[in-house]
Amino acid sequence: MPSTARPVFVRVPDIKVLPEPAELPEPLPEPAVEDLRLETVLGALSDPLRLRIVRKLLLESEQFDHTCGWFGLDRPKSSLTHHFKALREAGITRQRQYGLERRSHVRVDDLNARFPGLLDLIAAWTPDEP
Amino acid sequence: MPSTARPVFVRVPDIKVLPEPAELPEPLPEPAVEDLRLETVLGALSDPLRLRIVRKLLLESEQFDHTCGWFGLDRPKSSLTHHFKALREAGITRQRQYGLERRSHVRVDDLNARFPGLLDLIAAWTPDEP
DNA sequence: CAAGCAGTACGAGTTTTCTCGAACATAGCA
DNA sequence: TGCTATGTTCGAGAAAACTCGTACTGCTTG
Repeated sequence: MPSTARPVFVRVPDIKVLPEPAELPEPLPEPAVEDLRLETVLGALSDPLRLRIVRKLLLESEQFDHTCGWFGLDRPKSSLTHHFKALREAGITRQRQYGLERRSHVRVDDLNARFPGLLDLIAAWTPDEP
Repeated sequence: MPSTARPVFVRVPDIKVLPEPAELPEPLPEPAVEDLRLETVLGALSDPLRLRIVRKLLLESEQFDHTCGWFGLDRPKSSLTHHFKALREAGITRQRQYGLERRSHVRVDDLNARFPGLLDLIAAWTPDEP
């Protein structure tokens, strides 16, 4: 039975219509799948902060990219830029520029293809101080 | 039909009787299984030389530990000491002192217990220059 | 006992990485 | 027009890692 109350219109902040897949912004420069190197990937993952980032992306990224700020990391912005860049250049994440924001997601398929099991290890990891 | 020739006794070099399991030398200091940290392990594996060492141990170590020299690595001895120590302190290898020799093997069970799948990644890895 | 061998420990130089402030760029909004 | 929010680049200082020469230890063997 439908409600008879007058509808209330609420201003919803922050809803952005993301572009269709066809018109996604180009990814920032990144290594091709076949150029992924295990030693480089492992090196990028040997930093606890970056492990945190990747794990959070794996576990909580509901179907889309996330901005740098979404992670709630208590570090200066330039430090975050540094780490996100390290992840991208190692081939672990893909970054796209949406206007001002630069959003990241894990290259799940690529990593699973080249290093099967690796992402499971990261997902299972728990930081020292959660 | 047995040979009637006089038996020749040959000096066989380098046959050493290794101690019984019960009297294995104590392992050098290493982290306990429960103290293994993924970020540390990955850091130790982010060096191609060390990746090579671990992979060779995994693929070719027929049932026992190996000395530093067995790997045929073209580096000064002090460099090798450095890398073997890094592997041991990260918890990837166990080292035992047999007289003058210090032999290493991978802590397969420990690593599989804590980081299942990791060793497979290493075994599947191929270096840039094989 | 001297020589040779397997390997360590220390220390210095070099390179890499981390960390972060400062200055800048751009979009949205009042 | 100017403020705020997102995020970048540059550069410098600090910390860590790598590399390797030198000197040393402790067995074994002639």
